[in-house]
Parts: sequence; C-alpha cells; structure tokens
Amino acid sequence: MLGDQIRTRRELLKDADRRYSLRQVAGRVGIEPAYLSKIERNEVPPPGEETIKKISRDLELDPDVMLAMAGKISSDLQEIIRKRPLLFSKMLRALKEAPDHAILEVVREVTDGDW
Amino acid sequence: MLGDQIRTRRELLKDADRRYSLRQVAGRVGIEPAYLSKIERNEVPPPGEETIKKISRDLELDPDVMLAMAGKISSDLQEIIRKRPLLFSKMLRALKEAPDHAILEVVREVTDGDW
DNA sequence: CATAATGTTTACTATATACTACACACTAAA
DNA sequence: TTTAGTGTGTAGTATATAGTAAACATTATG
Repeated sequence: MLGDQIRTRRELLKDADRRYSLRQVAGRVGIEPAYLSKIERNEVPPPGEETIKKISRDLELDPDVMLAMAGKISSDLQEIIRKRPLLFSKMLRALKEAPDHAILEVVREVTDGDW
Repeated sequence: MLGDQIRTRRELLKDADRRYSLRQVAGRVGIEPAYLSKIERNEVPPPGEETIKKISRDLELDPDVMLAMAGKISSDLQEIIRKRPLLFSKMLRALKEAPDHAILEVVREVTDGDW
C-alpha cells in the first residue's frame, strides 16, 4: 500500500535526521499531522495528486510510482495523452504486453532524436 | 466542446433515422433525457467515463477522443500506465513533442512484434 | 522532573461529481 | 384534432473526494 511506502521511507530517514518526524514532514508538506498519520496507516483513501507529489518530494520517492499506488496518473502525463488521444491510446494498447526492454528501446530511440 | 460533438453527430444520424432523437438515445444510453440535453448544450460538466463510452458507442464516435474532450482518460489506459509507472511515464514524456509519424512508427514496430 | 515533541483518536466539513425526477411548451403524426 | 413525441427549465439528491481541528496518551529531552 501507499501508506506503507511512506511510513517505511520516512522512518528510515528519521533515524538519520529528526526533521523527518511525522509532524515535521506534515508541516513541510502543508497538511495536518493527523491526516499524514492516517495516510501512513492507510486509514483514509489516498490523498490528492498535489499532496502525493509534495510528500514524494520531501521523502525523495518517485512521484509517478506513488501516484500509481494511489490509482492515479500525473496530470502532466494525462495532458500529453489528451492532446493526441488517438495516437497515444493506440500506442499504449499496442505496448500493453510489450516487455520492459522493448519500451526502454522506444525511449532510447526517441531520446536519441532519430526521427 | 464535447456537447457540440455529440449534438452534431446525433442530429446527423437523426436525419436518416428517427431512433436518434435525444430521448431515444438517452433511453438506450440509460440516462435521463433532460441530462443528455444539458450535456449536448454544455450546461453541465462532462458526464462520467461509462456514460461517455455508452454515448460514443451509440453514436459511433471514438471514445478515447470523447473522453479526452471531457478531460478524462479511459481507465483501461490508466491501468496500463499504473502497472509500470516508471517505464510508461518516462516514455510518454519522451514522446511528448514527437511528431505524429514517429509515434505511428512505434506502433507499427510493436504491432509487427519485432522484439 | 517538567515540558516539549511524538503519533493517534474522534468528530466534523467543504466542494466536486454525477446524476434523477417532474413539469412544461412546442411540433409532428394518426 | 387529440395524442404522441420532441427538447428544455427547475429543483433536488447521493456519494465521493480531500481534507481540518482539537484533544489525548505516550515517549524523549533539557
């Protein structure tokens, strides 16, 4: 679950730095300590996109992975798809079962800019 | 707007087939006529994913395009991304500015199954 | 030992989402 | 010409989303 990841990561950081207490993290993130407590214990549904991103930044966790665990997708990715829905929908469904290395290959090709 | 697309398409079909009155379409789709009326005139925020898909099916419109106009993304696509968030997030951002033909090329390669 | 900080419990709350239900005026068909 | 069908205006609702706020018991610190 999302909460477990957050708690585990925060407690790890806390051992080396007391600025990672639940209250202090909540303070930096801009939410109530009580709410972060409930998030970490999966007592509430996952927070909103912005809150997940702020928590991820504070704890140096990957925001896309955290959002995925929350059943969400970053709005910047959504926008990319929404701008060309036919193309990207087709591509995603085509790559659904593709092995990881095939997708990485696509990234590599495109990053090399050979179009 | 989404409503315009629906209204235009429905009225086009209605000219050839009176089963495409607002009431009859609403009936098949499973929503109140008053609601469909408001959707077509953009008087309400876009309906939910399932309702958009049903309307799209009835009027033979592309559901991914309709969902995009509603600011949404089909849940099956979201699931594809959520299963491998690192990979697909990276790929989408890499392809953000890529020209259409480059994306189609990716689809072609993958569809040919040469991995 | 006092007090400061920690995590948690309980009780709310505001806003958005996704609609329904009924009544109405107008037009077309039998 | 009545009645069947069309689209629309108004009012209301259920559920989900995304949190806040105060008080509490427990542990750590000066």
